[in-house]
Amino acid sequence: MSEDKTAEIVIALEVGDPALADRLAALLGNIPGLRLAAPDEQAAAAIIARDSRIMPEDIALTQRELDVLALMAEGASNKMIARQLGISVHTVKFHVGSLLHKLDATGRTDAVAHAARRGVIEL
Amino acid sequence: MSEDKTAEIVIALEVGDPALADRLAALLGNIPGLRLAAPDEQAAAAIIARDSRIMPEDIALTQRELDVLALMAEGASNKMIARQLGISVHTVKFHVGSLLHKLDATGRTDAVAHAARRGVIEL
DNA sequence: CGCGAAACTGGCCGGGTGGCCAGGACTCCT
DNA sequence: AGGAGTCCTGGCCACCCGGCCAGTTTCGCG
Repeated sequence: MSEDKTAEIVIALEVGDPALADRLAALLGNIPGLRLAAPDEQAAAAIIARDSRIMPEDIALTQRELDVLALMAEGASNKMIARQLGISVHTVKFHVGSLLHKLDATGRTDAVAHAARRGVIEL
Repeated sequence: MSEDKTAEIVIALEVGDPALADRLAALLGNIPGLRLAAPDEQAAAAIIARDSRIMPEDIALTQRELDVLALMAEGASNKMIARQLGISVHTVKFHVGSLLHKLDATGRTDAVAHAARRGVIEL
């Protein structure tokens, strides 16, 4: 991957709203060092509209649940999570239970998948 | 939500690569009519990196393993996977075992997380 | 035609998981 | 003071999971 420092940064414009797209195109169209991508061109980055994003509010998870969730995503067992967090396995299972309910998941794997899909955690 | 046509367009910068983020920030930092969003500010659009990297070659997974992996990512149990695929639970466990080994995972949750990270599956 | 890879199946078993019950401690808000 | 919410802990138990052993068939390749 050769990174030519002098090359233009190519940016794709993926905005559905024509008005916003036009304004952005006008603003970004003549900036030295930056170029808008051609229809099929591979871009270094893309501009996407934000308003189309769905994510009402991060599901109400407590801090402790987030801690447990993060470790679950690492594939840690309840025992490992307990050790890591300095709490008992029972407490971990309690939090996992809460997580399963709040994320509407059937198991820890499903919980991690749901959380990742909703952007609650980053894989 | 009043749409003031004369207002600045607020853009969030969500680029992992620090070098690219810096260059973009420098380029976009002083353009009239455009402003980069503050950390918690709601933006009209976002710039995201178009990761062309990563994904050397999909780890050699057989078709059946991919089938099992996909269902695992849905949170399905071995029993459910077996029913879905019309095979025995033992066979599912056999494939899961292969998956764990190939993905270097310690459990099914870890396997799904690894697979998602490597782009083998889409969450 | 052998030979390996892939797919499939079975039994067995230790340990992990999730659901249920119960309790106590703390902080914040009405 | 009385909740409500969060966090923590214990026991019990059915079930699931993953690893071990073993076997079968089918397929393509040399």
